[in-house]
Amino acid sequence: RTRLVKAGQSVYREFEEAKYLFSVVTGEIRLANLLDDGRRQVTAFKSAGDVIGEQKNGYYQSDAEAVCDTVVCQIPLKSLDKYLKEMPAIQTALTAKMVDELHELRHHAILLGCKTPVEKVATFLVDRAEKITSNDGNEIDVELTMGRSDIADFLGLTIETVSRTITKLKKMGVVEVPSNHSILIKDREWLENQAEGEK
Amino acid sequence: RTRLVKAGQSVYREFEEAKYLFSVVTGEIRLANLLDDGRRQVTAFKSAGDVIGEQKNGYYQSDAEAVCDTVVCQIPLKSLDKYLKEMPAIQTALTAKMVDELHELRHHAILLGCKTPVEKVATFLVDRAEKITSNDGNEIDVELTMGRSDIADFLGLTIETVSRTITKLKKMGVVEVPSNHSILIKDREWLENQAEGEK
DNA sequence: CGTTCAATTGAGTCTGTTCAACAGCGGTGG
DNA sequence: CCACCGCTGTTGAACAGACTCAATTGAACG
Repeated sequence: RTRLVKAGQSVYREFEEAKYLFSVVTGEIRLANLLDDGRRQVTAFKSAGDVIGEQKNGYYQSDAEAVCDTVVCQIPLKSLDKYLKEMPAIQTALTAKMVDELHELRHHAILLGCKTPVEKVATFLVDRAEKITSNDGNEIDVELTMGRSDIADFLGLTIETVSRTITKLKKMGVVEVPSNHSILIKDREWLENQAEGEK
Repeated sequence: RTRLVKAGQSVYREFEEAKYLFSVVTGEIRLANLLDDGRRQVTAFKSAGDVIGEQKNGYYQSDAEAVCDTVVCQIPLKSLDKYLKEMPAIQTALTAKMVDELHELRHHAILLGCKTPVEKVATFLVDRAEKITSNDGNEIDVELTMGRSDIADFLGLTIETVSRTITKLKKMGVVEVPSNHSILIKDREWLENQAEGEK
C-alpha cells in the first residue's frame, strides 16, 4: 500500500477524481495550482508525516507532485470509512491535520499578501528550520530539496528575485550557501525578526 | 446566545483564549492578521451561515472584526462536545465547513501570489457575485459592505490601486459604480475570464 | 571533455507604491 | 438651513522595486 513516486512525477492532479488519501513517508511533495495561462502557485510543501489528498466534491483541489524521490502511503477512501468507525481517534487526528493546514495556509496568505522579498525568503528559511529544531540555537543547516523555481512559485516571486535575495542575505552574513540544495543559517534571530515584519 | 457586534468592533482577537465557536447570522465579518509593524492581511470575509472561531492549541488564529453591524451566534466550546455526541451530523457539517475554508484559502493564495491587480479585483467581484447567484446572467449588483481599505488588505494591494483598478473597469464598461458600497457588473464573462488568468 | 540544465548576474523597463492634493458625502452645530 | 468639519475615496506625479529579457557562470552527467 506504499508507492514510490519519482522526482517530478505527480501523485494526483487537480480535478482528478479523488480515490485515495495519502500520507507522505519520505521525500517531499509540492501542492500547486495553475492559472489558465500557466502561472503557478505552490501552496505548500509536504513532507514525512503530512497527509495529502485534499478533495472537494470528490475531486482533488491541487496538483501533487514529488519534489524529489518520494514514498507515499496510499489509503483508499472506501476503507477509510471503515477505519474511522473502528478507530474514532483517526477522525480526531485527521481533523487536527486540517486545522494545522488551515493555520499554515493563513500564515502563507500573510506572506504572499504583505511581505517583501527579503521577508518572504526569511520566513521560508525560518519555517524550514523550525521543522528541524524549534531550538533557537543559531547555525542550522536547512535542506532544500526543491529547486529555485519551486521556491519562487511558493513565495510569489520570480526565480531571479529569489536568487538575488539569497545572494543579498549571503553578503550580509546571515546565511551561507554550501550548495544549491542547502542553506546554512548563521543568524537565525535576524531572520525571525524579518519574518515577523519587524521594522 | 446571539450577540450583536457593531461595525468595527471585534468578535475576538488573535492569541485570545478560544472559548466559543461563532456562526454568522447577519452582517459580515473580516478575519485579519497583523505583522509586527502593522501591515495587515485580511484572509477572508465571512457572512451569513459561515462559521468562525478557528483555533489552534486553544487560541484564536486571527482577529475577527465586524465589517458592518453584525449578528453572531455564540456557541461555548464546552457544550459543543455534548452536541457532537448527540448529533454526529454536526461533526460532519463542521468538517465540511473546514474543507470549504481550505479550498477558499488556497484559492486566495493563488490570487495573492500570481494575479495582477485587474485580475484580483475581477476575482473578488466574481466571487462575491457567485455568493448571490451562480446563474451566469450578466448584470448583477454586488454589495460591498466593507471599505476600500479592507478590500485592499484582502487583495494584497493599496487602497489607491484598488480605486484606480475599479475606475479602469468602469471606463472599460465592465462595471458601473452606483455608490461607494455597491458595484454593478455589466460584463460578467469578461471578469470571469480575467479571474481564471486567461491571456 | 562536452553537453545540458539550473542558478546567478546584469541592464532596462514597467507597474504598483508612495506621497500629496482634491473631491464627495454625512453629520454636527450655529 | 447652511456652513463647517472629518472621513473615505479618487486622482495626479514621481519613485522604487520587482519583473523581463538576455548573457554568463556553474554543476551534474554521460
